[in-house]
Amino acid sequence: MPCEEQMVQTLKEYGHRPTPQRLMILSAVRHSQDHVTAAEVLEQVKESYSFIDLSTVYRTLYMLKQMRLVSETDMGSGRYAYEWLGQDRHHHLICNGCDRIELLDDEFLRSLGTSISESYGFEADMDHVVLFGRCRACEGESE
Amino acid sequence: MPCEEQMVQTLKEYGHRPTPQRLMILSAVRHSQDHVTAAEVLEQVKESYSFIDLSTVYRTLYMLKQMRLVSETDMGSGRYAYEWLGQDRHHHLICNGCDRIELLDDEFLRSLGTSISESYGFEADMDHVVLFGRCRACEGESE
DNA sequence: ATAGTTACTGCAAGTCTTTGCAGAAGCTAA
DNA sequence: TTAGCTTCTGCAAAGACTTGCAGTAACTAT
Repeated sequence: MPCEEQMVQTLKEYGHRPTPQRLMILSAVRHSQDHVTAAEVLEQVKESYSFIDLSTVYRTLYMLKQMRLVSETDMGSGRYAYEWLGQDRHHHLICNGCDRIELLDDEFLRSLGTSISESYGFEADMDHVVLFGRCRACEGESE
Repeated sequence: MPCEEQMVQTLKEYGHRPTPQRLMILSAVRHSQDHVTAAEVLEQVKESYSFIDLSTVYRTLYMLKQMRLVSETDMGSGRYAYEWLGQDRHHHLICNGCDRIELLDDEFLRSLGTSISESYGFEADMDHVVLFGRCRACEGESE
């Protein structure tokens, strides 16, 4: 499987050992369509290896986040949403009034990142950003 | 005390009851110079009323956040930082390499907010934003 | 292959924050 | 003032994530 081979390679490049647990966790996140929680990753990995522990899942997700292979995002649900970072970068606007989630184009954050880089020499990681606020509809109805 | 009177008024306007607990918590956050944690607020309130419970602190801080009187920010320490929202708006850049915290001028986020408002009709709350990334020094040294 | 070194895992316990509930406190209108 | 309604509080327990530790698995060099 070339996909797994490549992952083994990537882990090694970063000085991390490609253990079976890590490869299973990695695969679970990578092949999910949407955001997943740590508990969901655990469940999926347990199907092939029931001995896996939640702390291993969290530790691996943390590692993948440091490598910027996955994003870890607080979407206000009380648990983190993890997502594989492919080519595309997308972000979210979440309305505090109606809880609706809108997509925010990466262009907005790229230009913020550029401004900050120019002014501060700081390279901000904005792989998966969530902004809370009020959508047009909810903004209109309240007072 | 006119400061407290005003707070009682503000709470009532929002339909919240101005209980002693709330006023003490409010005062503790308001008169702190810097960010405070929930545990710190608890300690301070306990000096005058030792019966107060942490859950009341959290519930009140949540309420104040909804009213946009305080900000609740994840600065990567494992516990939330709370801060009174006065006139000024300031933000932070936190380096993942050296953990240094830099100030980010509100101008950058105001202009992002304006763009988003124009394009999406979404009013993002960006009262106290933290961006993680790498400062110039750390960006230079790593490969 | 094998021994030695280092990193990783599962387990258990810990921290921080949230939630359900019953009793207490604040408000409203008589 | 008081009765009745509603909201709020403290307590206890739960939920989400993190951390310390001892044993295990992966790598390195022989």
